[in-house]
Amino acid sequence: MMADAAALVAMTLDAVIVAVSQGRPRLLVVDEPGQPPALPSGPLDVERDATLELGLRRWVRSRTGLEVGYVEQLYTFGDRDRRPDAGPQRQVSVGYLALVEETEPPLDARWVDVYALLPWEDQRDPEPGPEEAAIRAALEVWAAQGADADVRRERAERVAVNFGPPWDGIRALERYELLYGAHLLPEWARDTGAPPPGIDTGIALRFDHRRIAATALSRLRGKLTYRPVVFELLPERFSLLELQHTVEALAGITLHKQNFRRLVERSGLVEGTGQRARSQAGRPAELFRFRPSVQRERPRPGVGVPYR
Amino acid sequence: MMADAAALVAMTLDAVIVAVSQGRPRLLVVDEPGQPPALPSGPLDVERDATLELGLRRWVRSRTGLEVGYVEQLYTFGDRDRRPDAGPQRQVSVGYLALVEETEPPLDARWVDVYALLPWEDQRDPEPGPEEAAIRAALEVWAAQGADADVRRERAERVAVNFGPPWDGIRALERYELLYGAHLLPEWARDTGAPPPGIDTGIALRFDHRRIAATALSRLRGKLTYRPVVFELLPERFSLLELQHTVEALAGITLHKQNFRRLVERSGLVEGTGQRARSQAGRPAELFRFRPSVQRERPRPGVGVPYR
DNA sequence: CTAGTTATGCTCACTGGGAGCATTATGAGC
DNA sequence: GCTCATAATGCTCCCAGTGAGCATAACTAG
Repeated sequence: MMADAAALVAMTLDAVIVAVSQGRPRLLVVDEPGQPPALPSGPLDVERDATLELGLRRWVRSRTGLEVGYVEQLYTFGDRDRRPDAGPQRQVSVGYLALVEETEPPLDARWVDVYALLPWEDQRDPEPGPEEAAIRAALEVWAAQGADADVRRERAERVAVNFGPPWDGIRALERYELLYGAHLLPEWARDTGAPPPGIDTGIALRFDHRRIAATALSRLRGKLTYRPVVFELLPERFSLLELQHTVEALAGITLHKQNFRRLVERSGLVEGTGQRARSQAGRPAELFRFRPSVQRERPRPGVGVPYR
Repeated sequence: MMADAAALVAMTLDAVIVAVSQGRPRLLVVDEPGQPPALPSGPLDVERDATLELGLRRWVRSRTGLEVGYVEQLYTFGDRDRRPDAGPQRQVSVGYLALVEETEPPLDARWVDVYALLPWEDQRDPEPGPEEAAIRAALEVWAAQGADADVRRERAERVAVNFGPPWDGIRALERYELLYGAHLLPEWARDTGAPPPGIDTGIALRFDHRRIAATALSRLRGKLTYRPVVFELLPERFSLLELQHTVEALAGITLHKQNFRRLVERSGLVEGTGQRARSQAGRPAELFRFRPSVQRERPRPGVGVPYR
């Protein structure tokens, strides 16, 4: 029996390129006339790219001019119906997460607020906005509409688990999938020909790209807690409040200022530079820098995000 | 500019199928005459398999007779040199982790102790065995042989971080990659034509399959701590000691018995059945079963493995 | 009945994190 | 210069989770 029968498929590398600016997480999208925005996507150059990651870096550089720092493979998407435009060839996409410091809007692309795509993921404001309230209400309706009692119970459970309390930021992907399965996203209508949902559920992307973005957010939120990835998104020197705001932007929740400071300082993640930020108002903050040697001391250094 | 130029590649689905029996984690390999053991691997059927995961389930079933329960995509491997036997076509593999309850040895395949592949990952015995001692010694030598002081320091750091203390079970993949990079694995010799390492570093698999196995172990150890995946590996009813031994087998460390019991019972992960195990020696243990509704109550239920 | 073995109950100390009060250092407006 | 608003920073108190170990209960083998 052959151990290595292989299928021929068409593969692209899709990138979720994330930056944080003005307290909001943003990701890069590209526009094509007459189409929803899409994640930047490029091919593997089978001849030149020794690895998938090098392929991604190459075309991101050539296309957007960005030299991405941190890169991490997310997931490989290969559902049959993910690219309805394609022929019989299976369209497989390897999704990547890349982190960059805020920059000029790059060539042929623009930054979009992550929470314009996934509005329910921003829980920094304790009162849910009208969009989120509508989504929660629609989920209740969906749960109550199950065919029989078992289905209704199971739906209600999924809603309760994923939309909390307690809020679990890492469940971003599961929330996206729940909304898709509840037919509350325009993607569902697009993929099935059903009528569009009556409520605003954020900006949809092309193909399954919003799902890939949700995957990236989940992964990034998880990683935040046990690896020092935030610093990829910050300038070399930063105040603790800037650090906190960046973490909060990604995590989608607010944190207790004094405790955050205590945690970060005690963890050895950062060291003071002695420099002060010029202050707008209030006492000027000390500027800190990341202390890479923390990896030697603590096996899993991350900023404390109390997800649970 | 095309947003969707795609490369044609040859894709397989490789499975790390894990079970735990007699206190040892095992994974399934297939043998081909004259070759090292390999992970079971199969093609996507582009016509029939609507998703990659369904494709994996289909060929695992048809080939081994196993109906796998829990399945999770691990990583996609696409390095140019990962399949030196291949022609110009890029050979891409999507690795999956699957968990099954212990079974008869399936068709055309056999169970292999995970720690026969990755002997340094079993830290349940506080004294390192002779193999592990040799590996650690060889790593020290490698670190000391760096070209200049910076390289030596960086190597020593990587060794210290990955081989602890404190021991971090989740770094299994990083340890594998460190050993590969230190030229201590026969795979390095095979891939580069260099002479084989002089020490025993466990059973190598074909291609990059041992790397995929290490990826699976890392992922599984991580998942253990925040999702109730252990129960996929256990019979419906089990004693708390069986549960503990299963966790220890996967985590590669030993746990404090009373505290483990307290943790598991308080977490709501299990419920007593009132039944008793027939005892070999000592007081008979109560049999417990997994309580799925724990997911409603706790957002991230897992058995406590103190990795840090 | 005794020794050996495992299950189970419980205590104690320590730590990390949640919450909030208090103090210090700055800019803006007068 | 004085006062107020605004941040940064320092510190305390409390509690839940957890590491470690002692003590007791319930079996089996002889």
